[in-house]
Amino acid sequence: MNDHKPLSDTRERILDAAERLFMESGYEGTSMRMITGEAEVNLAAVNYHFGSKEALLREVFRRRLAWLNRERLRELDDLELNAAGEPLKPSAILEAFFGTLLHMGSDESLGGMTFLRLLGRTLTEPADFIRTFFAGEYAEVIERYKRALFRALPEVPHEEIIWRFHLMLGAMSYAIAGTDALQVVTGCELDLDNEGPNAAKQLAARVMPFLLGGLRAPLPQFPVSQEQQSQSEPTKAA
Amino acid sequence: MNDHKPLSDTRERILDAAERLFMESGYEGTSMRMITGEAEVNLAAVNYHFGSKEALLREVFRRRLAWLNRERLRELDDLELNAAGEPLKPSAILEAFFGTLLHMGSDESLGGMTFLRLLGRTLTEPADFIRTFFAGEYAEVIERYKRALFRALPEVPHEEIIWRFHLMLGAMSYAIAGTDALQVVTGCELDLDNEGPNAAKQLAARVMPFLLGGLRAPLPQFPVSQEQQSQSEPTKAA
DNA sequence: ATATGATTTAAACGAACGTTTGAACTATAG
DNA sequence: CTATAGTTCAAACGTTCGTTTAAATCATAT
Repeated sequence: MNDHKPLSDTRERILDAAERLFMESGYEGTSMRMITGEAEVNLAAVNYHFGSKEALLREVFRRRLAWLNRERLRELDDLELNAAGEPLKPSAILEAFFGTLLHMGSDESLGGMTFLRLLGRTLTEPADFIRTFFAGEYAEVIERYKRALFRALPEVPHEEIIWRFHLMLGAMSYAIAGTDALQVVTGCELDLDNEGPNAAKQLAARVMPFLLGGLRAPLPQFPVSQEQQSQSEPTKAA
Repeated sequence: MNDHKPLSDTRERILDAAERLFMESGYEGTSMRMITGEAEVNLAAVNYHFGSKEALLREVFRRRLAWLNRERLRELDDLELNAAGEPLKPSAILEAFFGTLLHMGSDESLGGMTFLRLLGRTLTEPADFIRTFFAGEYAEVIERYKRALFRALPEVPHEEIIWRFHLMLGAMSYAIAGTDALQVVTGCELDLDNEGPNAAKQLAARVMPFLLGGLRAPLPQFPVSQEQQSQSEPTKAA
């Protein structure tokens, strides 16, 4: 039967077009006719190959997140293996988690900046099925990295670590997604020099110090949790 | 002629309903029929009172941002007056910029958490008219605060400050918008204790140290700009 | 060559969208 | 009371949406 097929490049054409358009106009703002038009395939092709628009979006992400999350787990495994039971340095954990992400921006075969920006923007999409999907895709990776951070920052309350993880994700998403979204707000010429592969490297150099600074910031003194800590450097990472 | 009218509470009902629904489902994901249904007004009322759906969204924001940006400018004026020409402390600048924002979350008459979350989510909406609108609304405030940060951190390249301003906005947006969006990703029970007024206070205590830590983080050593600086605390703010 | 399953195609489906219309209702002013 | 401007209302407008259908086309294997 069907064996040495070219894997019907119709599928890939649709996924590429959808990736770009979802990034540019969002899920609800992108119609099937826009997608099939850009992909130069028949309107019915999406439903034939993927079943529905929702399933198409899921596949757009699955094709990229499969690599991303596998790589994230692999790098964390490596770190923990080399640490021989010792807690990891926070900077190493962030490097593994966000470095893999930013690496995708440099590699066009992994989606490049287009996928990075799509990912950043989609995390705030309110549609239920999107949030449910992401929860499932991310569950294992988040759990592993959360635990690594708990061990790396033993004197920081778990709740505080989760919050800061959350905040780091937000900052990174904006840095990625907002290449032109918020620059209009900051009214500036900053922007990544070009869309090329070193755009992601610049991004990393810009963002990683910020994230580390936030993660290692003094804890809030606040009637919110049992322990509190007023020295200005609660952790020793990096 | 028309003078002592009750200002037709139809308008306010529509604005309130739209605020909540845009927050919950996004702009494209919210239909006029959902809005007029929730507001219990006739379908045509939106076009009658506001002209179009786009104009409605603009009015939803204008009604809140008018207060926010006026207050932000006022607080910055106060700070600069009291500083008598000296540069401000970065922490004071952030407190003025983000403190006013978070204050809205505590005050139901300013929109409360609903508007805060709407604002956080809408900054990533890709629709052109939305980005254009925000650019106009924010231009003056951003310009003033940018300049204050330049003066407060004289040894940090302007480009780097803009980037970190951007990153702080992103982190804050997520912290606000993601109350249930990303918690599903972090799979956690953190969340704000309640939707009440102290939710915003908790948020502030959580987020402000993170932002300050990020803003004051060591600069990246990187072939990107003329000066570079490898000491671990490039600024003295606090 | 022909049969078979996979894919593509043009056309249409009903539903929902934002918007418009013109009549009905309300309330103030002369 | 009548006139008038402001507001609400049910109904319909034309368009676009995601999806489905059934025939046409392509590719492979016997």
